[in-house]
Amino acid sequence: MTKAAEDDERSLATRIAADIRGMLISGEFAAAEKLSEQQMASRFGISRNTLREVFRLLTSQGLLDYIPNRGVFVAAPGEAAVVDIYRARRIIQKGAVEAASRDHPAIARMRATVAEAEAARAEGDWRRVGTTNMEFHRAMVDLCDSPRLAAAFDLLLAELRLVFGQLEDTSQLHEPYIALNAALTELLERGALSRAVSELDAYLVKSQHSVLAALRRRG
Amino acid sequence: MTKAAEDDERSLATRIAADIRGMLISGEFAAAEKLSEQQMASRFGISRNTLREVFRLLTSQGLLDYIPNRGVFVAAPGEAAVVDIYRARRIIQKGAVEAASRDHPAIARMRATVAEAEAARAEGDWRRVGTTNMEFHRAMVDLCDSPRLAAAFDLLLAELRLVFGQLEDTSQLHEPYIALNAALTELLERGALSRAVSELDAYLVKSQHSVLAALRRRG
DNA sequence: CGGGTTGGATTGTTCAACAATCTTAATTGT
DNA sequence: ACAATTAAGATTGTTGAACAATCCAACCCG
Repeated sequence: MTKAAEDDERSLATRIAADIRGMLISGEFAAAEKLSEQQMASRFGISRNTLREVFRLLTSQGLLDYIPNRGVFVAAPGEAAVVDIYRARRIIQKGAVEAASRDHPAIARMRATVAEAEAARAEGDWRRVGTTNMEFHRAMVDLCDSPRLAAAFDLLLAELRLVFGQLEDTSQLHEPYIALNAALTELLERGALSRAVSELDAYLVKSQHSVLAALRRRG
Repeated sequence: MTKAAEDDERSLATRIAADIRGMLISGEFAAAEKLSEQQMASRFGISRNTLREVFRLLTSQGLLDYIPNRGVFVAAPGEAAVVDIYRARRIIQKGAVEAASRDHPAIARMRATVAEAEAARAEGDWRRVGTTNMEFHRAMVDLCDSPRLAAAFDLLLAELRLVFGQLEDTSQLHEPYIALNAALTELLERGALSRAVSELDAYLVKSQHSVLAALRRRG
């Protein structure tokens, strides 16, 4: 047995929250599905009290909807949510890039995720392509060295991944962006900030459109 | 008895969370003070389980620090936190202003908060000056019509108010900005976006410096 | 067929208990 | 005396059961 699956310092609630979070992002729950406290508690082998803590956690992350006296439901981000997420993304990511210095360590991480995405594409592992794409943008936000802004961005990405989880085939949603990620990274490495910002803006507009189109296709 | 203190739809946990939140912002707890579960539960007349839900709520809002197996502590934002908060503010607020249209309804709300701040200053009610100042910036972020960005910004403001709560005299921290708020509003009403953006940037830099100075003065 | 009623199910909250972990103070060895 | 160790006490982590409050759906009655 490897070093993985160790003691796991985190509390039970935190651990289960991470599990459910992963399931949500993988689309293992239907959108807007109700999550009963009793069912979920017994399914994960924890008490109802602990499960409620888990629900509060995930609700504050925007992955669950909580309606008083009615229960907890899987968040079902629709077109309006996608538009809003991209609106916020444009502001945050452009602001982060504008603050970037040419030798910021996050640029190297961006470069690394591009390489990994290319490797994943070669293997046809589209799930990993999507994950590394998220990491690419996450690294981009780190350019501005603001943990709080990065945390806010994490929430946006998590919600976006929830949208992806509801779609059947996400391969077309990520493939075109591998090359664009590479181009963006190069601009940053050359210190061409304003050029990078305008490219990023076009990038996000295009990405938003393809996500919206996929969402409509699904109905 | 007035209509106030009604049924209060919200759950007990939510209500107590709002109470404690208000206390935190008013500086009724010392920075980094430990909040014992038993003490707080009996103090507010709720069970320990419910209190833990409250703590999770406030922790996710950045007002409390949670250390596993150690307990919950009042967040103590230092200089690094202030710098980070303003870094994020600059990006979010500038992005919001850039997206503003001349007739956006939020501009009227900004104008209204300026008037209220002037009234509060006339009465020497510095607490209300601070609150309306927060509302001013909150309205500014609404210019970009993104609930998610606004939610992220709310977290930043809440944490900043926590900083203010730790200071003794905040009157000097808000007074100079009433006039600046008025000037900014006018620029937006005239549709002078780029001018407004650069003014805002200088505004935030200045504000950050005065907050940092006050923080150092307190030691 | 529509509107109120009732019963059952689910959530909201509390309590008491025990396990796991941290803190503090006493204890021990040098 | 001093450092490390151990033991005791307090606090957090988690559970199970219980009951109140609320919601939901089937039922009854006009």
